[in-house]
Amino acid sequence: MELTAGTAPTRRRDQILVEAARLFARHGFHGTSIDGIGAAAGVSGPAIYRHFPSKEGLLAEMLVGISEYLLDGARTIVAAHPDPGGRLTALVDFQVEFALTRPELITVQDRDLASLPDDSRRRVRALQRAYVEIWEDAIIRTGPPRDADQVRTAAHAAFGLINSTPRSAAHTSPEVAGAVLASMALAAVGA
Amino acid sequence: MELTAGTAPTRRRDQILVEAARLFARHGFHGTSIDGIGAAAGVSGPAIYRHFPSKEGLLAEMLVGISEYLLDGARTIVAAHPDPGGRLTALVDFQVEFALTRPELITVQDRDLASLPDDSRRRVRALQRAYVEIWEDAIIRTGPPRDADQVRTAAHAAFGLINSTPRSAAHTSPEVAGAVLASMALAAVGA
DNA sequence: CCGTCGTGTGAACGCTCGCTAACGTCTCGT
DNA sequence: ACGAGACGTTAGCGAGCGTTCACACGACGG
Repeated sequence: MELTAGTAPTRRRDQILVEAARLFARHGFHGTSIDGIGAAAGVSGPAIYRHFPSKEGLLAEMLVGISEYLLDGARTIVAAHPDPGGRLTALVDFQVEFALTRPELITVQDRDLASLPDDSRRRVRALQRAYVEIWEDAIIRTGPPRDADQVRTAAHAAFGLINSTPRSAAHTSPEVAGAVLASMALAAVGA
Repeated sequence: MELTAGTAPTRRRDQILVEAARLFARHGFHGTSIDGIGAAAGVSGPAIYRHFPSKEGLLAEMLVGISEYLLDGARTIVAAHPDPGGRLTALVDFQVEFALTRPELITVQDRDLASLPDDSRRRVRALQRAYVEIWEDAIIRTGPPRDADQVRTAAHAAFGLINSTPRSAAHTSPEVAGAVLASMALAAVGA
């Protein structure tokens, strides 16, 4: 699962995806125009339709790609870390790394999900649910016993904490921010 | 600072604000039409312009109102709690209460800030900055010494954690969610 | 009783947007 | 050498949007 793939013939395509993510994060899906995306990617307007079937299709590919990347990463971590403590730490580090590296994708994912067509939205939700379940399982195996609602709330709270990056890390070094977020997240889910 | 005021002559106005918040939270500012807001509020389309100067003006009043409400609440807490521990706990409880009570406002505030006209956006940002500074000050006075960047990141992370409510608390009782979020937030900022 | 004001209406204007159409050009495999 | 296909362009369409306009109607102070 390569999120930044780039063999020669797909360079323009990837560029469009990157610029679209930046613009969606800044202005929202409905606040971004096809012409704007094209201009940012160095082509003009309708050239986008040579690479994507529609504006919604572009968003769909972006969000499905993110969800698959995250779920894949989480599954790899589960396989590599049988011990609960190490697994949870690795999950936290993985999410922190992603949030610090691609903050625009974090923003778009939880802001413009509702703009997806029904089938893509269901697909993304299913992937997200699987991802959350891995977290919930890791949280249950660590720390004090809690009921399902508490664990669910804790998992989402941890995501919210880590994903606060786009609002705060603009002027902070990634190393400092990453260390702070990781230790805060672990302290929070251990409470 | 009354967020849900409602003397007789302003009832329609408040209803419009409430419905607009719901729709903005669901579809985003640019994804919501004036006609849609009117329909949700029981009037049709252009009647909105009897109460607000423009769609942007409506959003501005909403976001400025939220920021003022929060800052006012935080200042009251500061005055009432000179001791660092009690103050931080009260700030956390206040934010948790707000996030659980009005999740749509949380969503709109950090999603559609960029859609504000320049002057309102500056005003909201100034109010938010003052609010964050109160949190930073309370965090500094509690727990281990940290530098400015760490405290800034910690404050935003705490907001992200608490404000995760709109994504998780839909099917959980407010009491359970509130308790979990408050204890997680305190554990996180103490890390 | 009446003029004014607050609040509503439907019609229309002007603009922007997503998308399609028609056409040009460069790259290649045969 | 040349036809095909990938990729780009500009022009234009139809729809939806925010906003304004002209008008209607009930409440109410003089």
